[in-house]
Amino acid sequence: MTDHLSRIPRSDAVDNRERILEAARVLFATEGLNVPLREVARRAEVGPATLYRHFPTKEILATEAFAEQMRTCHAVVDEGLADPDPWRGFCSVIEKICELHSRDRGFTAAFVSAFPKAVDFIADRDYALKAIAELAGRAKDTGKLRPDFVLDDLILMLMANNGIQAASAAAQVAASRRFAALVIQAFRAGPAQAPLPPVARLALVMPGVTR
Amino acid sequence: MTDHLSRIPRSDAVDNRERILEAARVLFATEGLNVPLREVARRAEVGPATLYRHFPTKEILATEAFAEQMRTCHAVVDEGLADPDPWRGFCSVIEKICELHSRDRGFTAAFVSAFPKAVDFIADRDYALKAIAELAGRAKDTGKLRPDFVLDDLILMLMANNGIQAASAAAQVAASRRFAALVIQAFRAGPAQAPLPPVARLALVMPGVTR
DNA sequence: ACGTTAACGGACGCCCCCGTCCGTTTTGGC
DNA sequence: GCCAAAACGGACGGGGGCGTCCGTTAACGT
Repeated sequence: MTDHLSRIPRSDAVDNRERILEAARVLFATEGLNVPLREVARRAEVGPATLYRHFPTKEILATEAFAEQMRTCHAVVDEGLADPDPWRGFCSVIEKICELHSRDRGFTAAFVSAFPKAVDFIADRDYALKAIAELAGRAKDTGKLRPDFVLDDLILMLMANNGIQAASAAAQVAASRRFAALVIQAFRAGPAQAPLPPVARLALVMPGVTR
Repeated sequence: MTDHLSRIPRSDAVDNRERILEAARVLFATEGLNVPLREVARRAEVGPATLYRHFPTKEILATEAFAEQMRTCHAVVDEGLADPDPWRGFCSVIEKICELHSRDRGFTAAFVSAFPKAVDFIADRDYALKAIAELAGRAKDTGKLRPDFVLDDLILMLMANNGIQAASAAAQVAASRRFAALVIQAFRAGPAQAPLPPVARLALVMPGVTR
């Protein structure tokens, strides 16, 4: 029996792989997750078969393409956790996450979607969410974050932020910035605020990715 | 020259027309504006040609199908305007509009979209928006609505509300309700609130309707 | 340099949606 | 009841995305 260990990949293969990922990053960010995979292949100057060989499903491609964004996400929440003022850290996380997501239309879709297979992607996401929950807990203790805040409210805001459509990339970021400021206002604890309606079960669905 | 006045339509024609509209209402509400027109035709038990004969474009079909929702919209804002307490009226408008839009996925898309041809639809929408602006002005005067509120913030909120995805129709409404409560919190005037980032030019684009 | 073999990509068949044509059916006036 | 006109709907051709096959190309070891 021959050696079945992972062989070193050929140079053109890794080259194509990287070009595909780069193309996917750009297109997912600007057009969203619904871009035809062939368009990604075209931009990468690669045949369709090559793309499918490297990334059998759009899900796999997306998770790999968004790995960097996910790292940024982690950095943002870590930064927030490191802030001595939890509320300020919480606010900065919301602002930065909103901006991050507004710059990358596809990433939000991926972030709030239920990838059945992408185990590590989901793990990463859940780790970030856990960290935010921890930060939120501390912020509540300072009395600046409203006590009835729930982690699902953050998901709600991310989904909502994703619904915003602006005329240009710059306008998109600007709109998200204003939205984030409003959201922070909504989350701030205030005197005599009415109780919030109950939390609803949000649906993490992936748009246009059947396979 | 023969009489070119509008002739009375045939009975089966008006019947089909109504069934198509009903089917469109249901499908647009549950699936959004992207449902294939053939599916509408199927549900209406009508051939594709019949649908196209009555409603040459999806835009026309949508505007006619949403006429009722638009009337509800008007009723809601009128009700809000009638409230002696402008802020309370403003809040009720937000709550009801959010619920209305959460129940009808397609209507929001139509509402925040740029139909180039649907003159009266746009006129209706703008009338409702004007009325809300009027209401907002009064609410500002009472000091309960933050002075830097802009009408675009409402559009922003509608778009955002449209981004929310829940597990079921009921959950969708529940999520929107909570969202609306948070939004109201964000709009409420408070002591020493930070100035909002500038307004961005929002894009009213119709998803998946090229013709 | 050369042969092996991994990797490539053009091309194919499939399915779904679109908008229209035209032969057939139904309606309503006489 | 009859007939012209209005309305219907099955069927067609076009276009686009999808996933795969297979003949060709080019990288790497010797």
